[in-house]
Order: sequence, then C-alpha cells, then structure tokens
Amino acid sequence: MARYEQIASDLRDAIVRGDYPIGAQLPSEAELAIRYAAARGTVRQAVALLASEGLVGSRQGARRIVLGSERSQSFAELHSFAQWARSMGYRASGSVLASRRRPCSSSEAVRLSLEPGEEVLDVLRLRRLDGEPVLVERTVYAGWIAPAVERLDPDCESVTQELYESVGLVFAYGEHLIDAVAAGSEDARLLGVRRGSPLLRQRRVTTTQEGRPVECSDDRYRAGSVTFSIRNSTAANPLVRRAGD
Amino acid sequence: MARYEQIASDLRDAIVRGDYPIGAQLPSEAELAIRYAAARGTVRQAVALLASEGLVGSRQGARRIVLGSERSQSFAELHSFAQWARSMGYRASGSVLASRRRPCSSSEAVRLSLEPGEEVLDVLRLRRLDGEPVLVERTVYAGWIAPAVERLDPDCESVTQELYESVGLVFAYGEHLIDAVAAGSEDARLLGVRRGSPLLRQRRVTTTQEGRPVECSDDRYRAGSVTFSIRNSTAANPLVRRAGD
DNA sequence: TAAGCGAACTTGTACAAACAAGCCATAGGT
DNA sequence: ACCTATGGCTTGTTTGTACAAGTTCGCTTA
Repeated sequence: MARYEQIASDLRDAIVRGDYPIGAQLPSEAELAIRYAAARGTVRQAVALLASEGLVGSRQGARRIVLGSERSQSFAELHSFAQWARSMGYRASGSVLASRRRPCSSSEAVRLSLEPGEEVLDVLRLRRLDGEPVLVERTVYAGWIAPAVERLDPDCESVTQELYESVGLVFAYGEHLIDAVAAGSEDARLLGVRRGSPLLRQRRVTTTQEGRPVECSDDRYRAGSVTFSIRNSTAANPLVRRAGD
Repeated sequence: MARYEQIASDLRDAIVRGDYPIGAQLPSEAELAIRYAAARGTVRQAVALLASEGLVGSRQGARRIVLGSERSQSFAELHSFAQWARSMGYRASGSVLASRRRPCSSSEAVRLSLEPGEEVLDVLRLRRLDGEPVLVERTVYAGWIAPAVERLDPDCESVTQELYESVGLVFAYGEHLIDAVAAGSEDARLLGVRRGSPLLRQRRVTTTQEGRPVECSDDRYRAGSVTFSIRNSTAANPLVRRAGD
C-alpha cells in the first residue's frame, strides 16, 4: 500500500470516526506533511483521493472541509452484484434462465468492437437478495470469453469472481447508463411485479484492463430494491445527464 | 486556464476528433512532455484529468489507452437543468406551481444541517424541454436562502444562474440518489402520464463551497426523457449502489 | 517450437523547492 | 460603527529528480 494511500486511509478513518465532523476543517497540508513525515505532494495525493470520494471539499486559499462521512464502496462492489450484496450483509443468489450463442447485432458490434455478425453469448439471469428476486440481467458476452462463461455454474454466485479465478479476467472499466422503464411481461413474471410497474434500468459496457470490451448488459432492478448514489463537485464530475435515447 | 488544463483540453480534442481512436495508445508521458514543453508532472495532471473523465485508462507499465470519445458535461450542466438543456440544444422552460414556507421535518433538519423546526421554503416546479413537460421538481431550500428564491421570476429559466447573479450563490458539491418510482397522481397529472407509470427519481442535496447545505430536492423525470451516464474504473469509482431505503 | 530470461520502456510514487492565487482576520483609518 | 488595506496562511501550479514496479518484446536456450 502506497504512502499516500495510508495517509488517506488514516484521514478517512478519522472522518468516519467523527474526529472531523461534517463541516469541520481538515488540518493544513503543511501540518499533515509534518504529522506524517511526508512531502506536501504526497499529502496532496492523499487528500485528492478523499476529495474524489466526495468526503472532503477544497477551495484555493481556504482549509479543506469535511463534506460527508460515508465510506463509498470499491469498483468491485459496484460492478459485481454478489460482492456488493455481501458487503451490505445480504446473501446473493442467482440462476441462469437461458444461454445461447448467436451472431451479434450491428449495435452490439459497435459497443463490443466486434466484426458484424461475429458470434456472441446471450445470457438471461435472475438475481436474488436473501431469496427475493430483485434483478433481471440480460448480458451479451463477446465471443472470445463465451467458453469461459459457459463453463460457469448456472447458479454461480459471483460471475465476476469466477471469471477472474478461472481465466484471470479483470473487469477494469465500465460505462453505465441509468434510466427508468416499465416492466415488460417477462420482467414482470420473473420479478413478481405487475406488468408496467417501474424498474430501474442500468445498461453497461465493461472492458478489460487492456480496453477490450467484454460484455454489455441490460440490468433491471425492482423498484425500491436498489438505489444508485453519486457524489460530485465542481472539481470532480462523474455523473452526466443525457437525453433519453 | 492552467497549463495542465490546456494540455488536457488539447488531448481531449484530439481524442474527440478521432486522432486517437478508441483502443489506441496515447503517446508516453515523456513524449507528451517534450511535445508540450512541460514537466512530466504537468503532463501527468493533464492525463489524470482525462482519466477522471473516463476518456482514457491507465495501468502501470503500459501505455495509456483511449476508452471513449464522448465529451462529458461540466458540473454546472449536471446540476442545472437549464444549462444542461441549453448545451444539448434544447430550450428549457419551467414554472413554479407552489411555493410556501413551513417548519422543516426532522429528516430535512439532518440533511440541511438545520435546527429542528427551523423554517424552510418548499417549492414545486414543473420543467419542460421544448415545451414538453419532463420533470417534476420538489425542492426544499434552507431558510437563509429562501428570500432570494422567493424573489425569483416564477418562470425563471435557470434557478442556478439567477441565484448566482442575484446573491453570488455557487452550488459546489452535490450528493445524488437515483432510483425508479411509480408516478403518483400529482406526478401523473403534471407530466401527462398514467398514474403508476415509471419515473426516474433523483434525490439530491446541494451545498455551497463552504460546505453549507442549500437545498434538497426530489426530481422525477418522465421515463425515456433523460438518462444518467457514468464512467468508472478500478481507479476512479464515483458511482455506488445502495440498498433501497 | 516453446518456454524463459532480460533489457528497454512506461507508468507509479516520493521528495524538494518555488511562486501564484485566493481566503481571512486583524489593524488601522474614516 | 463601518469600511478598507495589508499581511500571513493555505491551496493551486509547475519544475526537476530519483527510484520502484509493471509491461512488452525480442533474443536465447532447452
């Protein structure tokens, strides 16, 4: 663990613990540099990390202030339903309801950088939290990863983790589109809600460390089961609003 | 504009223009440092900015690669419906349907750091894109900003901008919770949809540069009108999934 | 042919120094 | 009492250096 991560971790703990309550000022960079016996640049890296997590805000000339005290989850917990569920204390389960190979559509070819007509693997999964069906996942995997996906246990808890263990695949980057849709008849049947009732939809494309697209997916959450949370600031602005389709 | 921002801007333009297509490698830091006659640290700040926008990915030891080529909006465009609409080429309009002062609830007291029972301003607005009703906004303003809000034109296009111009208020930090809900009868009537139809809900709390909470809001978008987009990576992880309420 | 090794390249981390720019409280004057 | 100027404090930007750690690719060797 890098020095600046240690410092960030220490400060984060102090914030979470309440040593620096919301609205309070953080010590100055110079003071922190002395306290941790590190260069100012290293301290700046540490507080920049906290700022990117939305824990502290910063303006030129004034002391940094504490904005929040909630620890945010890791990328793994965002990307993997199972890992997220586990960290929240839920028990996740899931099952593959359908899985078939087919040629990719033209839009999929673009999103997964495939040749038109190249083969993809289409998987329909139902995910549960503590036994309650919560999420319908329609995932399209690029052909090159399909064999590894087909070897997975149909009731496999964490696809992400299994793929890492079996073929060393790491999901490194993701793009997510979030909107609301009405439940179709299949969605409604699987999630146990009425047709037309609101679902939170997350469409995503995931790529490897090398920038190679692995999968694109259409995930639909039952309303009330899951909320997405974003912190942003004039400095860091992850979330973007877009016109609907 | 700082040197590193100029460099970032130049590289971003090159990516958007297609000089570096998706999947391509960026020049090395050393090469960029020579090209821009800047120190390596400055170049690193520039590419770190692009990485935070999700445009490029980076791993130790390997050249940086291009992940996307879409320009992401600024914080202002995320926070202000009007500014976002304008940047997308739409014409935004809106109108205040109700506005009244009342004592705050206990949950509002916590979110806006107010004393229990302190007065807040409750505003109901309907927002339109090109004349089409798209968004129902229920905003609660902290008492100290209420007078400035009440002085606003009821049909004011951009509340954010007006508040900046009238009292110098800057919205600097925001926390957003996103989920899907069914339209209530008021939502349905205002948006011209059927009761129970899906809406994309964004609950947010906004604070000033000093970390002082200004408003909390419950915004409901008609399904299909707006999508939220997030890019993330193992390095930068803005988006977080949470259990529903 | 295939595995393994190593050298060159590239990004990550850390330190040090200097100046610019913005904030804030205090001292002083009106 | 209020307003302003000023100086000290704090964060932002930039440069330079050094080493650590990971990737890539070609060459050697079994």
